[in-house]
Amino acid sequence: MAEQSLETVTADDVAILAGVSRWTVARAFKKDGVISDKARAKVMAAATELGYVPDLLAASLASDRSNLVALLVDDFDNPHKLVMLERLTRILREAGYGTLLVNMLGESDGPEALLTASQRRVDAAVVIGTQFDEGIRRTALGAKRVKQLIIFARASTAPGTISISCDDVAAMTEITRHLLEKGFKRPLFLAGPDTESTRLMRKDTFINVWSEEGSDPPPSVIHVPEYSMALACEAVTTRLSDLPSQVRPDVIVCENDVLALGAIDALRHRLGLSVPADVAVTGFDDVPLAASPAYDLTTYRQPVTEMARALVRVLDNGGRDATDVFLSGRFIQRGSS
Amino acid sequence: MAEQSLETVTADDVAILAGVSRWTVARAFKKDGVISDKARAKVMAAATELGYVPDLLAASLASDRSNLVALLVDDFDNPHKLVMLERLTRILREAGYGTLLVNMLGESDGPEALLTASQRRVDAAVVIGTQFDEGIRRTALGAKRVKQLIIFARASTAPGTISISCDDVAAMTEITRHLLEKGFKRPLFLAGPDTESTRLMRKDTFINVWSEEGSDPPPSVIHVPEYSMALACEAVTTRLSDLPSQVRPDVIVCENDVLALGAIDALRHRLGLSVPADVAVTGFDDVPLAASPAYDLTTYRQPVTEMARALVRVLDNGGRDATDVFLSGRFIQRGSS
DNA sequence: AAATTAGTTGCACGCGCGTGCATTCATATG
DNA sequence: CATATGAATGCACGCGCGTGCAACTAATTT
Repeated sequence: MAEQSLETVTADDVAILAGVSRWTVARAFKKDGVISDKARAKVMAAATELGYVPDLLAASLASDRSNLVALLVDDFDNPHKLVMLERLTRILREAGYGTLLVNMLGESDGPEALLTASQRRVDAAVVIGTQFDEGIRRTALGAKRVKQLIIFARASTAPGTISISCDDVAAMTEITRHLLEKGFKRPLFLAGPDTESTRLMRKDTFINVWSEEGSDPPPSVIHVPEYSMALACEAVTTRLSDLPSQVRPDVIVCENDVLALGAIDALRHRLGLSVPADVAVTGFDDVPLAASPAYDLTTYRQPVTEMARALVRVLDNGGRDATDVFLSGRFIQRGSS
Repeated sequence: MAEQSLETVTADDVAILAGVSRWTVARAFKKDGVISDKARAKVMAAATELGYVPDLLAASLASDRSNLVALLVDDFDNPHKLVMLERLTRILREAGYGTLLVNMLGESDGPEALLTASQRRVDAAVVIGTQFDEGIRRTALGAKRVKQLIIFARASTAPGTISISCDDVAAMTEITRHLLEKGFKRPLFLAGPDTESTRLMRKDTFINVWSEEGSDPPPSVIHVPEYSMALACEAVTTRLSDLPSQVRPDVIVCENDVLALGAIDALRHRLGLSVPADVAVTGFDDVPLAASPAYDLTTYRQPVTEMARALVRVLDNGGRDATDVFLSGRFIQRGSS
């Protein structure tokens, strides 16, 4: 592989060296391109010698696909985002897609962020595990260059979108039954923001299953305005302090791991209680920290890999006849319950 | 703003509606374009009506800038990566750059990942806080489409690259002096992989400062093969178990927070020791978890925002006369030391 | 052996916009 | 009022590749 000049190498250069036309070069680089083995070999040899790599930018301009996906993220405080980003970037890259990471800065930045992405002709915009904003949907439908709007790790029935998520109902049912079996009596559900759009079914499922299959009083619920460990810690501290142990919850069921970790911190470090002896805790997501000896959190692992694969299928289909996807994960019992 | 057909709106459409030429439209969208206020107003009105947004893809093809930056990440286990991603995506986006997130899958995937990025004509490839691979550098210099290779959050003297990082020497000096003042006697330094390339100066600095300004025996050091809480936990457990308290380290100085959190877990949950009473711990990075009551970790906050801004400056300069950047962060004393 | 067919290859045109220069217009000067 | 000056605007050409069809070659059929 000879060192080339700093001129960019185009398909034309390869074509000349290989003694074929430029279009034959393009075919050689298409997986299912119709081309003879001989020609492909010649092209590949020439390409290697020149260090040629197809320019995806020019390809995107010429065709109506960019093989680029925008990942829209608005909450970088949740370590589970990192898990999803790892999985998505890996699996999308393996499938030939590039990933544009877009930070949805503030509250109402969704539409703006989406426009940013659309300027690069992304094949799809994927909103990752976030409260779904109606403004985003309208912008997406308005902007012609956003071909698909996909909600990842969040169920959504918004028209014009496809959601790929964990089956929250099945998952939370499993958690609830586990707690009922263990004999807990006074659960407290710790939830995130109480919004209308794209809600998680976790809270409702817990309440339903507990009420139907469980005993006595209906579960009580507290909401925190953000999925933050600090806020969860504070909320739990406030709620439980000065509460006589007879009426104190014996288990805190959390909408996700971040809340659960905050709850555990509150119990141990603010209230001087022990987990799970005094109060048990369960989470949702299975963030890496949940497995650490410090927290040892019972949780439910979202099937992130399978969800990413499902996303690839939707993308490969170009959005034709795509339907919402629900996948089951795995209940992970650890020491916190 | 009337609903348009699904045809893509181009600058031509806007030009016709505004009664100007296509190039005037382009000028209106350039911040410093020479254009009369009147024309710009007309263009903007027409653009708004049609819902026109410039196509950055076509712009990239036509010019030699894409305003796209590749972020190469290989270790998604460190929560500090999430902090850096948040800051980088935000600040780069504010400065008009898009960010392509590329997962460097395995060991020797660097060059391949870089090629992937180069196919999209990125203005720069930014390697984020990772062991710097020589293969990446050679590929970058070989691939003409990668105009700049930037090492972020890691010092590097590799030729042809620019590094933007925290001033590790100043930072670790500050940590060390703090520990000396506090009167610690038997430090243990917990480090990550012991490689040659792009190393952190933290370990060497600690050893130097401690040896010069401190007393008695030189600090001992252990390396773990990866920056992982679990491995750190294991390593510390192995090292300290069955060690009589007279010779036990009184402080564990860690190369970063991930190691420090693992060390704390080991001390508390494996060895039954208390932090900081029995053994103190310090970290580096100031990941969000370091502030939680569970860990309350003394650490050093990297100036991530300033580093991101420095990156923007380098990018805006197109790499001309750019030199390595070192920035100071802030020592954060908490309860673990 | 001529005609048919499948397998390959070549090519005109366009994707949407930037660059650099030529041209036109508005304003200031003598 | 004519000219000089700078500000605004218009335009030919190209960026690198994909699409869809036409042309060509080799293998198959009757």
